[in-house]
Amino acid sequence: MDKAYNHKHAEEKWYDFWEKSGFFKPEVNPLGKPYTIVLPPPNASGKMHIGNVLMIAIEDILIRWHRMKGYSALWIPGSDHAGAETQITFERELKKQGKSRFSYNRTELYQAIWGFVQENKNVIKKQIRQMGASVDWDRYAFTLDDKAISIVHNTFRKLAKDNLIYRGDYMVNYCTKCGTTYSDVELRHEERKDPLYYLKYGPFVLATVRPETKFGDTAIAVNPGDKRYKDWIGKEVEVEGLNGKFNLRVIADNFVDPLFGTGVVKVTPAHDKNDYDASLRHNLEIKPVIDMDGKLNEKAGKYQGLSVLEGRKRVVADLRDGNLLEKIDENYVHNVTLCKAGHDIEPMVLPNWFIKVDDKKKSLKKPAFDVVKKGLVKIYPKWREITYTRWIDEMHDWPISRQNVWGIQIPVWYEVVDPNKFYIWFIDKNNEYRHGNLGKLLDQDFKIDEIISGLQRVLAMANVSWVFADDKDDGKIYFPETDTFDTWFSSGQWPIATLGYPESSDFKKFYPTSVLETGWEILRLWVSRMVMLGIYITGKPPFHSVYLHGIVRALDGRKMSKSLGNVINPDEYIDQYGVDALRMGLIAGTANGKDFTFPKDRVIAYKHFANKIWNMGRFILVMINEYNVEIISLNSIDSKKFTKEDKAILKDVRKVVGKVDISLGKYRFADAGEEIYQFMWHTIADKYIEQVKNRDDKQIALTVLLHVYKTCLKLLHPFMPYVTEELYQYMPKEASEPNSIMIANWPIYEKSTSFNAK
RNA sequence: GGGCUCAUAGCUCAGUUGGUUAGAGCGUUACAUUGACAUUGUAAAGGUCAGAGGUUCGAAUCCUCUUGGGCCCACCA
Repeated sequence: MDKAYNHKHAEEKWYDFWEKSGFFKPEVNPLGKPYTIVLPPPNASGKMHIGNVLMIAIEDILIRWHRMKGYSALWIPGSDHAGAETQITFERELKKQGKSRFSYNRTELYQAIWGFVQENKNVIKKQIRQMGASVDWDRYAFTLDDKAISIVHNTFRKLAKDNLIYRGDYMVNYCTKCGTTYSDVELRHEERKDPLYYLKYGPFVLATVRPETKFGDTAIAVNPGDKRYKDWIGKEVEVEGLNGKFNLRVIADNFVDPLFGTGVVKVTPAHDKNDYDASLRHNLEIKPVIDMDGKLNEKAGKYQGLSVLEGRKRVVADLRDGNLLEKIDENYVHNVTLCKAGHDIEPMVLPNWFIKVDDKKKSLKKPAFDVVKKGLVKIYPKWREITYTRWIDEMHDWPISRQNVWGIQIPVWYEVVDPNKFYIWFIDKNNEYRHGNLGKLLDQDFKIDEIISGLQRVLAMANVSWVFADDKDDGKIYFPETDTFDTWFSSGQWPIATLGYPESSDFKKFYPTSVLETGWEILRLWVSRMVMLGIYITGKPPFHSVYLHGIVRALDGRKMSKSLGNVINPDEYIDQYGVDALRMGLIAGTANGKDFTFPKDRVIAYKHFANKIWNMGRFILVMINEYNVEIISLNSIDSKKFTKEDKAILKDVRKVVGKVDISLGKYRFADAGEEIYQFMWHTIADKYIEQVKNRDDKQIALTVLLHVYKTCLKLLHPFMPYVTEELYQYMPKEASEPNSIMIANWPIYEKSTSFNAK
């Protein structure tokens, strides 16, 4: 043995050994009770981050612990295509090469991203192995595998058959730069200072940040309790506009805050969420003035073709010239909504695919709420439960279509009866990128075949009829739906997809899975959807428990982000301190699922710990050698020969086993790790080993020591697999030890079995 | 505006239903040690447990308020 522990040696050696031994597969123990975890698939858009490392460490502890205890343990690895995120990352790469997605047709773009993702997937696989994760690689899955896609398609069909799918006009968060719709949870809000313009508006003055949308105004609103405007309610007023005079009705609605601005609001249902909601209440016309590409349309008259911001400038200038601008508040601070890429979100009314989540006949959200309330799905830590239940309670219909190429295409076709109900994006035969109303495009002598062969995107109005591919009639013209599913719709079926629903033996044996372990930030995005869809498809929630770990913050205590430059790269820590130390250090920070600062000191401390137990092992071997001790079975020693130190340590180690079992059963990983650490260092090494040095009965002392030491190695194995395996292999074996590999070898003591497996 | 959460040693954090002198890692100081240990061991210093009030035989722990952080949701034209 080397004088000091070399983590690099151990890390190179043991992973293959474990994998080849077959112990990563549940088949190695077919009679054991199933214990299953589906790895939350890391995004194939890039490398793993420190949060993934924590996630893998926790899940590996759970899996190794159960495997050692005799469960048929299965941990399924995978990668997520991560639709929008990956496409944005890829397009950023393209930009560096001076290209964009418009340089490709759909198929080419999909292929190009596929290649890009393939590289990332391989890197991630390597990192998962390096972490020591005892996953079953034969069951590795990707969210765009044919199998996964077909399950997602089937679910969509089932939903459609149950009338839980509809297309509808809906106010969506549209990004005119990304060319796609985002769900609420994919957005962020940012405080920003913008000018607030006070416009003269017929008999009123009103305040707005967005004067350029005034061409889409279809009403004026005041608060019903506002005495100043009481007499105007219900009346039509004439407004002098930049494109001539027009008339608007004055409505009363509670959404208007009488204290803001002048207490009068222009209502623009097509481009504002509040106004849209009000328009439904008051039956107002919805009049879009912004196009899909973020430019003002024909309703803006002479401003047509200008971008929103240019339009705003021109409109403001003209209002000023026309003496229609009362004043400007330059210091107005408000929240704006941005997409992931940082562009302004444009609220627009567009046709979308929706899942009805609270249908009267077949509610999706009710059972998802109930299973958690009734404790059929337990959430740890418990106080996170309220986040889940509140979210489910408030959940509204789920828009599931995304305008990305990278994803699972919605398997639907539209019959082209009235071309004017289609808006089309395509590349023509001269490689020119074009888009527009299909009727107009056909008038311009583009042929259907040419359009279809260069097709980029189809937007059909909400009332166009659609069919599944099998139901297409010969001789009719169809356009495919080009939208793909929201990734959370497909990953919401991940436990089912990875286990091969409905026929496979895996599904029958391992579903529902034991625990879903992930960061709390995707509790609503992902966990809630899995519960909802899992119950809908199979009748059972996909897991018994949910364990939510906290987010690892940077060394400065802030959230890690590329822009702050405080991102922690796990590679450096693995290189310097070793996988075991990094895993253990991270675990020690996770006590109750709160966010925590990256515990660098502890990583170093556990590197020292690895070295400490290494040298304890060395000491044992040196002594055995020096005193030429024959190792016998602990049971064969007459108990009268034990000293009080022997008896005490044997009693203590049992207690430690019991405590570790109990802590792990409660997902208290830090407690369990700390217990082993303290016992090994400050009881075995500091006390027991010191007295061994002076013992005359070296054989008994060393037999006891070896037994206690190896018991601790086993306890520690789920946390620090590499160093423990290496040491275990150095140690002499007792005849009673069934396996010469740590992986199936949990210490069992009668009083230590009180733990909850599921 | 609604909700969650936190404030404990110089730093990062434990402290599980309220119960003896409040703990760990790192750091600091002193001494010892180079025949297991990139050292390690022994010991020490360091906290009015954010503040105020209350419940209790007893509060870091339960309740109320105050102050100051973090986060989530909603979002104001």
